[in-house]
Amino acid sequence: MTTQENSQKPKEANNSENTFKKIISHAKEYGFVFPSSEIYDGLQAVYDYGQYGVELKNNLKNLWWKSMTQLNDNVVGVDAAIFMNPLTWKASGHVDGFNDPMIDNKDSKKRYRADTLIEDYAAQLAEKGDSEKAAAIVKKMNQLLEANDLKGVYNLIVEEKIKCPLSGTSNWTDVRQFNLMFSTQVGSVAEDSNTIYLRPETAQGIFVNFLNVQKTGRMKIPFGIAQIGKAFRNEIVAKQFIFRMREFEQMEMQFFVRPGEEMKWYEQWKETRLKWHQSIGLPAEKLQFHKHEKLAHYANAAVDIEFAFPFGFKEIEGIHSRTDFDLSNHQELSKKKMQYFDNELNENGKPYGNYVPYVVETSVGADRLFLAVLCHAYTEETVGEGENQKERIYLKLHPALAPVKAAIFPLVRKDGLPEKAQAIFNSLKYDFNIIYEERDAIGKRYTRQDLIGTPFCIAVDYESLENDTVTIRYRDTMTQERVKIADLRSKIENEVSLKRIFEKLG
RNA sequence: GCGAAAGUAGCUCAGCUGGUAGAGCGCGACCUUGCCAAGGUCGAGGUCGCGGGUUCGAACCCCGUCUUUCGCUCCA
Repeated sequence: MTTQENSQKPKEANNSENTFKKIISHAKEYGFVFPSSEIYDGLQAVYDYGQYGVELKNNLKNLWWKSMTQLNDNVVGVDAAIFMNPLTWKASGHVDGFNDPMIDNKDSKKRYRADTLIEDYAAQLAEKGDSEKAAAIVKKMNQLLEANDLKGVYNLIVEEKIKCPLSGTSNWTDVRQFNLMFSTQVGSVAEDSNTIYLRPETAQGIFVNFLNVQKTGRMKIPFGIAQIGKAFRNEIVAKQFIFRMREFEQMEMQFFVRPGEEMKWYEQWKETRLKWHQSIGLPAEKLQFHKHEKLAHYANAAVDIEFAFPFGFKEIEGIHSRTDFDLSNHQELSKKKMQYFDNELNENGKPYGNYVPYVVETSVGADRLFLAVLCHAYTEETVGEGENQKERIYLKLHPALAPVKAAIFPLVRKDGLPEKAQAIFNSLKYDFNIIYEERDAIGKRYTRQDLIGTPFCIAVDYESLENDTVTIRYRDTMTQERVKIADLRSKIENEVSLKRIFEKLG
């Protein structure tokens, strides 16, 4: 019956889509990711991490944090607040540039930014020689936008009979503002409240602390500031599970360099970061660079590291050369000097002196990285032959990332085996996140651990009572090895330590 | 926001032309067993996404709504 169903589907096209669906179900069924507030039907594009998901995510964050701050003696961390003085977002360009008036054409179902629609129209007029009128239109539009008069913008479009380039009609919806920043109020009384924003990126928390960190840490350029934290964007469409969420977590590092040397560091961080993703087990063929042709307002070079998700190659990390855009703007608006005095001598034997540093940013989406790791770890394979053949599903996670490092099972629930197993559990639980389980057949217990990616299962059998040995069963190969109980700790430690990963970065 | 599809037990799904809910797996307890989702007994769990309408009667028909997935649009 199932084969019939399968053969009816155009399987090539649906294959990866089905895989993705299976991964999403798996994530929910085994305690990795749940829809937020699910008992109330959830909330669009908001998700919670469950008991195993939070362990995996914490392991990823911890690994990233240590890779940045511990392996680089010139990178330190901060943890800035989500709320920031609203002027921050003025300086960063988010208040103006993150705030788009949109309009839809009802016939073509196409959505446009109202301002670009008008500007394009004006450009056409100018081409036809009516540059005077074109300038007037643009001027009027800017006045209306300045006054936040959306109705006026709509009227302008209607008066000028601007048509949709696709459908050729003027059947427009109202002009609506899509503010991509979430706002809220500070102050308990509405009248004296001030609008503040949930940060749309964590980077600004680093920039505003540039001087604090540089001075108190006596940091010398080049140096970096790392941060892990939540950011919020009111995306028009959020989708693809935890890939694009309105609330998400970033792992960012801003690296401050001497102006003119930014491309050197940009290239270096590109390579370092690609290597990092490979070191945690993402294969080279599933990773690629994607260079931005259209650059953001702050950048002079930008590249994404993309991962081959079931729904295609998509960004998991961005590396941007942000120039001195942010620091200079903060300097201008705050009237505080965002400068660094560089004592090192240049080729003329003179100190480089005062300057606003340039910035190279590496910014990982923690949730996207989590999803990439989960997608890659999800493994379906057929084991056994003939009648014993069956499908097996497990998460092939790097042991250092696995939520649970080991599970301890007594082979049977009698004859003193549980007591022996519990003693082992108690001796290891301070060092590793481990599980003890005695219920159900041992095969079922192995399978349950496979499903959450536990790399090692330790079985206590009758031989254990005689000679203090146990078997370790390896998740990926399902093979077993007999080891001394006394050697367990060092054996597990050796496999699950972050060191295994750091060595690859060496 | 637009278009398409879907929503029945924890999961996967069945449920005829409307007659008021089922299976498998899973879950819990106990017995038997003991190395890869074992067997037995008992048990918990669903106002069929939600709200209206049609009808003597709605999981099923109609309308609305919410959520999810896919495709557009958007992603500084």
